[in-house]
Amino acid sequence: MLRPDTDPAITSAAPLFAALGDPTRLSLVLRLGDGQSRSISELSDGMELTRQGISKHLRVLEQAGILSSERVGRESRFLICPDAIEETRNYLDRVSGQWDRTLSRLKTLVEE
Amino acid sequence: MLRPDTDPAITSAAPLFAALGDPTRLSLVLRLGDGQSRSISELSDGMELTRQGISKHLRVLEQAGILSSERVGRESRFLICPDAIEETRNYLDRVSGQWDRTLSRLKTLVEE
DNA sequence: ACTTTACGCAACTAAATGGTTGCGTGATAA
DNA sequence: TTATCACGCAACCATTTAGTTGCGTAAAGT
Repeated sequence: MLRPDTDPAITSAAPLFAALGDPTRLSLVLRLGDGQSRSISELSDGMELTRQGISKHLRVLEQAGILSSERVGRESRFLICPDAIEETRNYLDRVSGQWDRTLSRLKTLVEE
Repeated sequence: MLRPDTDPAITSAAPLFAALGDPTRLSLVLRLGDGQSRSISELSDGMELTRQGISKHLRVLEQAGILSSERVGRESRFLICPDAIEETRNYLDRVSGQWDRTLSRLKTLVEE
């Protein structure tokens, strides 16, 4: 039996997906996808939410292991963690099963 | 500017991630990962939740496009949609940026 | 020294979510 | 035909979540 609260693949993958499952957070991750670090006010600039709202979302992403933060001077700068994304991809591989893994591998090669 | 509510990549990907971001739902998807169809009571058998609880989660997954359902006789049978998983993987590729895409492609080839 | 900037903390509100129970109904089995 | 099985619908409750505002503080600029 495949229990949700015992299987390690589930308990570690679900928080990752949940963190990415919000439009604002996904947008933040997309913006940090270039690998450069940005401050909170820099990230909340142009957004419709408050700085505090953005800050909350950033902390959620940090706790999920998707971002890391560092306090430099008077500002907190955030940076993407590549490993988390790779990890999520691996879970997707397991979710989709064997057939899909090989299928996508073929697709990737063909598209070259 | 990268707005959460306008960018199509965000508005279509976030619901997918959100649907996968629950342990129970992720467990259900994992169980249906073999491509076979199962009824609701079959899927709720052995789980700790009520049949109604499981049913709700299944509808969430269906609305996200991850599962499809069909009424046969007195039971509703659910089946995984391969395209949704593939789509999610593509979003992950965009999230992680160019560098990661090439990196994972290399890894895949090396692991053969 | 004073002002501004960038932030964290805490309290609060509104809405979404996860879960339950009870009941009604159509399909299958006896 | 009568019982049972699988399900959908609706109401309901508790918890979490998304978001705000107000305030205090340390760092940077003037």
